[in-house]
This record gives sequence, C-alpha cells and structure tokens, in this order.
Amino acid sequence: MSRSQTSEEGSIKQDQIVEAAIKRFSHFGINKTTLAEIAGDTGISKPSLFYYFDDKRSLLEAVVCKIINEFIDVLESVFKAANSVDEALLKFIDVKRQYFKKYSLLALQADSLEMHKMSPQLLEAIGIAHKRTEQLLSDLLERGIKQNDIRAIDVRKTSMLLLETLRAFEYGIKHRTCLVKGEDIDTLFDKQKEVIELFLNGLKMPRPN
Amino acid sequence: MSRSQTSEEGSIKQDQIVEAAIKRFSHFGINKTTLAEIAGDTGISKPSLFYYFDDKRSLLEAVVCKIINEFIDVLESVFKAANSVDEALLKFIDVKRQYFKKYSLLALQADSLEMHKMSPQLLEAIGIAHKRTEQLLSDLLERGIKQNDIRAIDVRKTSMLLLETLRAFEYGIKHRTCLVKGEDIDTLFDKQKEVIELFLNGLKMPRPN
DNA sequence: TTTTGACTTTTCGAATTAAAAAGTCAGTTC
DNA sequence: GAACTGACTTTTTAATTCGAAAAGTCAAAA
Repeated sequence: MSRSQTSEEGSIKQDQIVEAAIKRFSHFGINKTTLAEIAGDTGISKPSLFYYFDDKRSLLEAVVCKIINEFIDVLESVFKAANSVDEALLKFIDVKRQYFKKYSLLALQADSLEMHKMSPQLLEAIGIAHKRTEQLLSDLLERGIKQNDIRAIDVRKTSMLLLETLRAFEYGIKHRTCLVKGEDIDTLFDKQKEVIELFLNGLKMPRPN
Repeated sequence: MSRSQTSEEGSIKQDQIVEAAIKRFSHFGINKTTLAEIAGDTGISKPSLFYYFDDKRSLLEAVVCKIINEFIDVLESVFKAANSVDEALLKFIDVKRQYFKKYSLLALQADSLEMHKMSPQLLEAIGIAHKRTEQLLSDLLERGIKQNDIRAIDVRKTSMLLLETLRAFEYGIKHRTCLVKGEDIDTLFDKQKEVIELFLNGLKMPRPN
C-alpha cells in the first residue's frame, strides 16, 4: 500500500507531486496528462510516483481534495469577514467564479464528462465538500436571522435549495454553451448574482402584518 | 422543394407523418427511429415521406414545433385561468413536468446531446418559443404588479431570470443524474416549486418603509 | 525506505469496413 | 401535374482491428 493511504499528513514529495499534477491537469486536462510528465515535473521517475500514489485515480483524488479544501477555506474566511448576508452571498459567487476560472478545465471534466468513472472516494470527497459548504451557508443564514437581517426560514432547507440552484445554474449554462469561453463564464456568474438578489428580496409586496 | 415549405397549414398527410414521428421519437429516441418506420406507420413509402419533408431534420423540426406550440398554448390557458401569480407559477411547473415526462426522451436528446447538430431553423423555433414563454410570464408579472400582488420589479429582466433559473435547474439535475428515472423527475420539479416559493417570498425581513 | 530500469498489461485512437439508414430519381398511378 | 413507389446511390453509424502510448509492476539497487 502506498504512502498516500498510510500517512495522514502527506509527505513533502507527495505534495510536490500533487502540485505538479494540478498544474498539468488544469492546463492540459486530465486525460492529456501522463503520469510520466507529472513525475518528470517533480524530478522523479514514474515508478517513484507509483510509490506515493496507488494509481492515477488516487492522484486525481488528492488533487481534487486539495482544491476543494482550499476553496472551502477561502469561503469560510470570506463568510467570516462579511458584514451582511447580502455581502457574503455575493462574495460567495466571486469566489466560485475565481475557482471556476482557475480550474475550469478540471471542473468541466470532473463533474460532467467523467461522472460515471468517478471513484467512490472521490464522490465521497465531493459529498463532504458539499456538506461543508452547506454548513457554512446555514451558519451564515442563522447569523442573518439572529441579526434580524433575514426572516426566520428553515436554514437547512434554504441553504440546500440555494446551493442546488446555483450549482444547477452553473451546470446548465455550461452545457448550453458547451464549450465555455472566457466572457461566457462571467455572464454566467453575473446571472448567479442576480439570482441571489432575487432570492434575497423576493417578489412579493412587503406586507407588514 | 417539398410541400412542407410551400403550404402554410400543412396537409392532413403531413400531420399524420408528424404524429407518427412524435410517437416513435418519444418512444425510441430520434436516432433509433428510421424514416422507413415512420413512413410505414403512416401507411406510405419512404420516398413519399420525402415528398412531404425535405429530410429527417425538417421532420424533426416540425415535430418539435408542434410540441412546443402545444405546450405554449396549454401554458397560456393555464396562466389565464390562474387567480394569482403564485398559483400561475406553480401550475407552470406542473405543465412543464407533464410535458417533460411525456416527451422526456425527445427533450433530453433535443437540447443536450444534439445541440451542436441543431439546424438554425430548429434553434430559431426554440428561440421563438422561449420568447413567447417569456412574454407570457412578463404579462403575468405585470398583472401581479397591477393587482398589488407583487412588488414593482423589472418584469422583463425578472421573467428572463426566472425562466433561466428554472431551465438551468432542469438541465443541471438532468446531467447530474445522467439517466433520468421516473422518481427523479418528480423531485426535480418539486425543487423547482420550492425555488419559485423562495423567489416569491424572498429571504429578507419584510420592512415596511 | 526510497528509487529506478526494464518489463507487462491496459487503454485509446486512428483506420477499416460492412451494414443500415438517409436520400435520389426515373417512372407509374390517379 | 400532384401523389406516390421500386430500385437505386450516398452517407452515417457502429463494430472490429491493431499499433502506439500510457498505465501499472517488479526485481534489484542506493
């Protein structure tokens, strides 16, 4: 069994490999990147790479986990720094946009095209990330309610619905435009901001009861 | 040039062909249906079919147009009959659900898989349908504003956003579950209803200014 | 424990091709 | 002449093969 399974914190070399893989994957795509290239970038041989990772899939898993965790950490700090629910949600979109642009190639391949090939581990990692994001959003909404910023909705249900909507939105446009060009991505995320605004303000007349 | 281009109202035979095509397409999919089969169902030979339609694509076009127009007609009557914006929007989802279920195979193929192959005519027909749907929704919102049912938002922008969101939602889940099973479809549309509710009520505290 | 050269196995993509479906047309029927 | 068809050609599709490239293994070495 490779080191990736045994050691918890991951060696420096493992991290170097993951970094090299991130660069290649997000630059050329997963399939167009060979393990020999990644090994070469890291200054080791291919069999050495296999000493650290069982196979390409587990390396990809490490890559995705790293990116996801980075994303969630950024999200957490952004939410903490925000002064209102509005602000936090709009910043949320900005962070999403930033990560999507940075890792667009990886993102596109990871969730749409290779869905069926995903390992259970990877799916689990993504599931955990979703849960954590939902938790952050729930906390945010809870805070908003306490501060009389928003009305007392079911935070669990609402955050899930909000996330699903934004996610769906992303998927949708992605597939509609099929190949994503630079400017399309921006309008896509701008639309998400509009959705957030509409969600926040609602359509109904404010009726003081 | 075939009859399909020249006559405006379309002959009875043309309509029979379209009906047969709808049955086959929505039952077995577009690619798994041959023109010979459709011709057979209609009781004519394949060359006769070509007398009425230039090619498979223009037949598909006629099929999609017919379904779309049917859908919009139903939608219009439902909107007219509704007593409130809430009611109309929820009914809207029901109509969508009904049509999606009825023509799911066709819908899936038509918008996601074969996007790149779509003829300009077909794209135009879909574009017109979108515009008409948007118009119906705009009128609905306008009416809601006049009746003091909802606040005075930009109806154009809002109806577009609302439609795009619901559409995106559909796309998103479709691709996430990839192959759509019966029960998934229902939860998908239930989610859309929740989205509508959230859009209507908003998150913010009602503040009487 | 970490590393690699030399190896085997698997996967992928291009080339081939045969069958099926699309599409044409000369000629028939009403 | 509008509606239709049998017999035909062309195009698409899908299965097959096959060589190259990449994934993955292992015995030996640092």
